[in-house]
Amino acid sequence: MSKQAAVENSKILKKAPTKLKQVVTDNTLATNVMNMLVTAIVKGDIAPGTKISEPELARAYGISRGPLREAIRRLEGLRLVELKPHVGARVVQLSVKELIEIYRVREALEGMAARLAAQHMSQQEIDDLRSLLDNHEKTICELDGLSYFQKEGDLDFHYRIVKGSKNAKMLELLGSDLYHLVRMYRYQFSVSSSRPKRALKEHRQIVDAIESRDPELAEILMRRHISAARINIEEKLDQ
Amino acid sequence: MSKQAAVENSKILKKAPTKLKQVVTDNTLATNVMNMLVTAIVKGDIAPGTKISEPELARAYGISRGPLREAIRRLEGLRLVELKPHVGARVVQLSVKELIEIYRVREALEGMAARLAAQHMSQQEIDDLRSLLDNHEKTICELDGLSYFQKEGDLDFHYRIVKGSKNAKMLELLGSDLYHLVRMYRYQFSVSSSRPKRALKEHRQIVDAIESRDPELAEILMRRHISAARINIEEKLDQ
DNA sequence: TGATAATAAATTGTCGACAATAGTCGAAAG
DNA sequence: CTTTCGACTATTGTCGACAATTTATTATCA
Repeated sequence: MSKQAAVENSKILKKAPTKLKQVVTDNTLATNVMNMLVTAIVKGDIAPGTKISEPELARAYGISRGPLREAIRRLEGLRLVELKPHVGARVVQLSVKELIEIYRVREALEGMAARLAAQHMSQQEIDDLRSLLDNHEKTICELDGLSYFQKEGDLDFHYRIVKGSKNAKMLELLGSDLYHLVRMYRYQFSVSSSRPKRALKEHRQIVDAIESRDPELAEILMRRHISAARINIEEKLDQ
Repeated sequence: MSKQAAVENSKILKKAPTKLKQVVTDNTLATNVMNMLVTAIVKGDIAPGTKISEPELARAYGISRGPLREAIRRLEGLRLVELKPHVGARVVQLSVKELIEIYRVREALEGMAARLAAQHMSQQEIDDLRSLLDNHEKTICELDGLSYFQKEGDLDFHYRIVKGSKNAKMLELLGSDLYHLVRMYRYQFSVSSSRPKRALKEHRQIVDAIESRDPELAEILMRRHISAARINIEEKLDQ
């Protein structure tokens, strides 16, 4: 039986998985399959709550269970799956409560990030940030609304601030732990931040504070910005 | 060759590893060995920077490389080892710079935790917290100084606040990502917080703010407390 | 018919062996 | 004597098979 034939109908994946050998992104099977699983989970190709069957996924990707299990253990570290001994892995299913918890964490962490960014961000980075926001504005006008903006653009803005803090630990925590979950949630509920123009304005204010090298203000504005988003979610999904 | 004989001289571990079958803590080998490795790394039984040889550790613990590799992948998630493909795992070696980064993160995160604790902590939890601090005070008087307090007691206090925030995500990030590293650092440099009485006083102030249900103040005090610790480190190890 | 217990099937956990890569040592050339 | 190339060794990466445990199915009994 050829590898080709092995990659067939899977009940876990909604789309056929990319053939692994073709993906020249990296070197080790476990890493590659992990990256593919991250994308699949975040985009919802593997539905939240799905039980991950090792034999099935191994067949689907055409690899053995060894590397697959290692990949799953790393997904656990990213909080994308939950592992029960002798039972198996399950894709996390975010509740509104958990999402709000994440926003509290973001409020604290990114507030600090904005503070540090006001101290450490280079002028070049600030300029790039401004042009990013200009692009956002165009996109908003063109689509007359809300589509693209929050999907990736919004997180892109936040990611750059965190990067600008020059605090590697913070980038680590937000980039590889929280943002995946936020993205996942957005795909899951196809969330419309509903206030793109308002958000854009707040983004500009934050950049202004950073450029003025005003750490205090930058932190306050960022916290307010994320807090508003949280409240927006709380109201919309009232729980 | 018996299992007994297999557990022999290891160049990685400074102490002989506990025999794995005896440890009735859990059910799966990978989990058990992971927990043992966490302890070994945090306490310095495996020195920072040490290369982790899979064959050697597998022999030392008397298990095969499969579960061991899974354990290592999870240690990577805890940021206790760094993994290079086709080369292997290495125990992290904290620099002062990284430690200070961690303290910035703690300042943000635990500040928020204190804020939330002021809202959500039960009176019972607050009372327990007070008696914990009373114990700390006794210990400080007895030892007339600094030994026990900062080793575990200090983190215990902070851990309870985070728990009191009732924010699971925050507990996750601090408990399983950052506190291990903080502990590791303390063992590594046998850090003496040098100001145990002062720290105790600050702890009491924080509890007061929480009991007064004053989130704003609780956050400010906690941030100041951690910030002071950071500055203390910066001065002592000037970098 | 419904609940419970025994049995069967499937999945996870573990192992040892082989393949692929990296690091090491030594020999040959400059 | 130093440097470079090549073979060798050791370690990591991957695989398939077996053992242990859970889950599903079936049979039995009230």
